[in-house]
Amino acid sequence: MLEALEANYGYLFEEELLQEINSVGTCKDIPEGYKLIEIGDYIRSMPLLVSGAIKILREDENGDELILYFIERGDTCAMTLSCCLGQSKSEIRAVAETDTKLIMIPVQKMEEWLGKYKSWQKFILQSYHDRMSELLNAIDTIAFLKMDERLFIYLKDKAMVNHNDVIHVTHQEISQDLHTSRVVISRLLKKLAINGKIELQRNNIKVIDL
Amino acid sequence: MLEALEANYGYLFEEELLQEINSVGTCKDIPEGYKLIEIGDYIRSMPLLVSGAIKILREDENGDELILYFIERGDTCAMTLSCCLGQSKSEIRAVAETDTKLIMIPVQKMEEWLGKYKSWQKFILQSYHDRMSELLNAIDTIAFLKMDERLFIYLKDKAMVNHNDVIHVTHQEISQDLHTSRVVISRLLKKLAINGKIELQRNNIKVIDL
DNA sequence: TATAAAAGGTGACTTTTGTTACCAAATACC
DNA sequence: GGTATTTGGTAACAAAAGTCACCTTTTATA
Repeated sequence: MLEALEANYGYLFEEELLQEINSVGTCKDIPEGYKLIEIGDYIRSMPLLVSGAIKILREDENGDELILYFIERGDTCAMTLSCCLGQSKSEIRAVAETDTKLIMIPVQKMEEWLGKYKSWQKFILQSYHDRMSELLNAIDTIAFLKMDERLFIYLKDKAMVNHNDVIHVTHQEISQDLHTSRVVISRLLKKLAINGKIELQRNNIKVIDL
Repeated sequence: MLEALEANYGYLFEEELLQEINSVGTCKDIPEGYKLIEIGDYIRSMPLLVSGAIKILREDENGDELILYFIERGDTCAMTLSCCLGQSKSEIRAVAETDTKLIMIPVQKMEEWLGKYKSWQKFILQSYHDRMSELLNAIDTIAFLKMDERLFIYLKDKAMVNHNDVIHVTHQEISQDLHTSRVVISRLLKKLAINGKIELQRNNIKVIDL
């Protein structure tokens, strides 16, 4: 685990903290599609991403979903942070977008380190800042853009976190992430294809304009 | 200032911290409508709300606005926090919704206290948590609700922070906050009035259903 | 292989929201 | 008092998004 830690977090944390993380953290390999956090869950440990990507979703009372953003390596989930420290329930769902490696830190340790390591404190605050920015970005997208633009941004983001310009996804899945209907997505995808921004195949979409 | 501090933050902070805030903080009286923070501003001090309310807005490249939430007494602005600590530019605009009393804390102090006072650290983290929840709430409203519901929630929120069920606002102003057009708002307000949820007068709206 | 399920293409229609234009009433200001 | 500005009411239309229905093609599975 230590190598993964050094590679992803070495530039952030001092040796002593890295050692501590190494001794109390537990490595986890998560398969694509695995639901890491459900809305309403109490969180008992905090994930540090080593590789892969996680999709963060919001849901309303009717069960309608909406993607908020993706988390990548070197990130942590500030929502989780928030829930750990506030001892409140999760307000979001987290699903592995790809196969993912995590290091899980117990809540008590992460609180302890806040007083002990300046670099940890800085990391936590930076994570809050980053996640706040992501949320604002999500708001911009939802509030100011039309569905065709949102769709294209979604496809580009998905291509990015998957390190692949061919995305394996169905129209149905997209419509759920963007909180619209399958018919609307099929319609807009066709328009994007006609404009040469994407290429469509069954279960796959190739993003051209990157 | 000390009385205001004790009344609003006494239950949160120990005596020593209250004294420190008292000695380095500066009181500010802000008139309704005053722009506290503009997008792109660098933030050099952090506000603690003593009374009144502040409206937090997002803006896109075209200058179109969107209200995110209101901040009330006992709160601070986690966005500001975020900008202070990260030394980054403000991503939001803050406008006094009512006449407002603030205590401004210099950035250096608030960083210093993070290491020195556990209660301060807790307060800062709690503020992040609260603001994150507010942002999620804003996302729910924008993404899952129709404009008529958003409008009614907006009116109720505004009545709440103004401690008055009669809101002094024009249709034009509402349409800016909700990022739509004046005609749409007039149309929906009329429907709400017909359904007995509000009463309309020129420049004033009375919220009935609270 | 037969059948069912999943994926998605498409027309027709509705609802919601946005836009333009024009009007009248209230208010501000000279 | 007279004029300009602000406020907002409303019709008519356009665009975006949502819904329904029905179809074909591909894939999974009994």
